[in-house]
Amino acid sequence: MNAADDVLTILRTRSLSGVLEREIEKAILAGEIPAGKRVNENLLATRFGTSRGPVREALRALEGLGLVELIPNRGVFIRQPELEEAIEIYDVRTVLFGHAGKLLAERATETVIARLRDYLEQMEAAARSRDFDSYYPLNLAFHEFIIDSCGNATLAAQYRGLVKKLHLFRARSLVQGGGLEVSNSEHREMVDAVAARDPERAQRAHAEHVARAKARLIAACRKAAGEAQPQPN
Amino acid sequence: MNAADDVLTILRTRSLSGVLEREIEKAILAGEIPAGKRVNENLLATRFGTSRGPVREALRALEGLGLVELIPNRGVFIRQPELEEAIEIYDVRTVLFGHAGKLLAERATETVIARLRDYLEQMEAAARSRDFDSYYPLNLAFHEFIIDSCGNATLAAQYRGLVKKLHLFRARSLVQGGGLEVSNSEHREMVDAVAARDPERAQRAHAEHVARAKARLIAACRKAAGEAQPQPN
DNA sequence: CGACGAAAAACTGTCAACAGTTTTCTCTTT
DNA sequence: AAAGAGAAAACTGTTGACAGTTTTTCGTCG
Repeated sequence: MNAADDVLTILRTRSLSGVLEREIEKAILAGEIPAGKRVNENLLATRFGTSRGPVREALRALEGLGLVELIPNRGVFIRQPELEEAIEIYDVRTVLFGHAGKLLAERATETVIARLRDYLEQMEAAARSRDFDSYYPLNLAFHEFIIDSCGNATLAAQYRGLVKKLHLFRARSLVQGGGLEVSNSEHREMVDAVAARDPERAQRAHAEHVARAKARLIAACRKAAGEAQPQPN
Repeated sequence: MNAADDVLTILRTRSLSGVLEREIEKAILAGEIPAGKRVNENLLATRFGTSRGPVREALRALEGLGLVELIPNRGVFIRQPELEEAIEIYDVRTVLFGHAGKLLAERATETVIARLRDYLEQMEAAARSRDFDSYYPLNLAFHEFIIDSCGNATLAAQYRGLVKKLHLFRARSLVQGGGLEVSNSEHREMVDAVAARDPERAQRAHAEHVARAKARLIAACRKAAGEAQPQPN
């Protein structure tokens, strides 16, 4: 991410359908449009004060990103992953995040490591005072920072796409609060491994952090389903 | 990939812009449209006998897939990765393919392993007789089969997307012929590791197979550039 | 002969309208 | 009262046209 990319981003956002793409994506991820339901083009067009053309274009872009699904003559539907797909996504995320950790341990500058430690301290402070409202965004920013600092923009883009898709999983809320202290001890191990310049250890720490989130999700789903349907993996 | 997915694919292809998306993607990957150049909407529309609307929608879908780039008021440009990005893509591919190998070793049925061995034999036969024309598609099918058989459709989709992007790299041709026997000995190790049900070994074998392709690409680029610009990694 | 600038052509962005399909509603029949 | 057929409404798919921007062309000046 350099200055040229920023300019490009601004320019892309200038075009009407570009703005629509972002706005509709935001609306979808915020859950404004009922998941799994059809997206009404006319409604969106009138809502944003445009014609249906740009709306359709934005929706096709979102289709390419994998957030919606197109069924001919029926319309655009918001994708809603089943548990099986959520597990798949978590598995890929695990691998990518693990690799990000490895890269970080190999390449991170001292400045980056200092910022990681800074995030860690803030999160620990928030966890101690049970301040979930400030912990959550911190946690998010921490993970974003790791992905952005690993030095592989392609990996970062792929990872972000996966996280977005995971937002569409119906039972996502089940895994939201996954224990502040538990999560933070994992964070500490991640940062320590990076600071120790140990790629293997960093990879393991980062991967296991996501893998445990996956495990929590599966456990929560099983519990919610009343142990009705045993899940593999 | 099951029957339901096939039906969906057929349905998607039925819509005009869906067909256009595939056709335009094919044209781009085949290099019909000069890489890096602007894509002319009118030209494509007349070529396919439609209006510009569906063409624009198809292009926006391809934008979401990361094959083209949209610059407002200037048009759609075919993305052309620099060496740096190609390396990034190879790195992610390495990780994903490695994981596919690991999954395969854990889950592959005997039928799958038998087919892997079958591919291997055919490729070895083609390599012995220096029959490159039949080796290349076999090699492609072999990799596709691995990705499809690992049991993670999300991983498969991501991997395929990366391969497509790599097709846009200008110097891709440099790495095309990477030594038939070398490549095949790597293939043998991959299959053996899977057949031995050794996930760690399979992961290593699969990852290294892609990593070596990356190394060949970098070496070829350096050579082509006359050792002018030393590349990291 | 090259560079600059204005006019013209080409192209993209957006819209409104029409055709065809799907969905909903209503009325009839059992 | 429930089920089914037919009509009406709603919605998607596609088109052609117009407005605004960019690119090219062409003529002029240094």
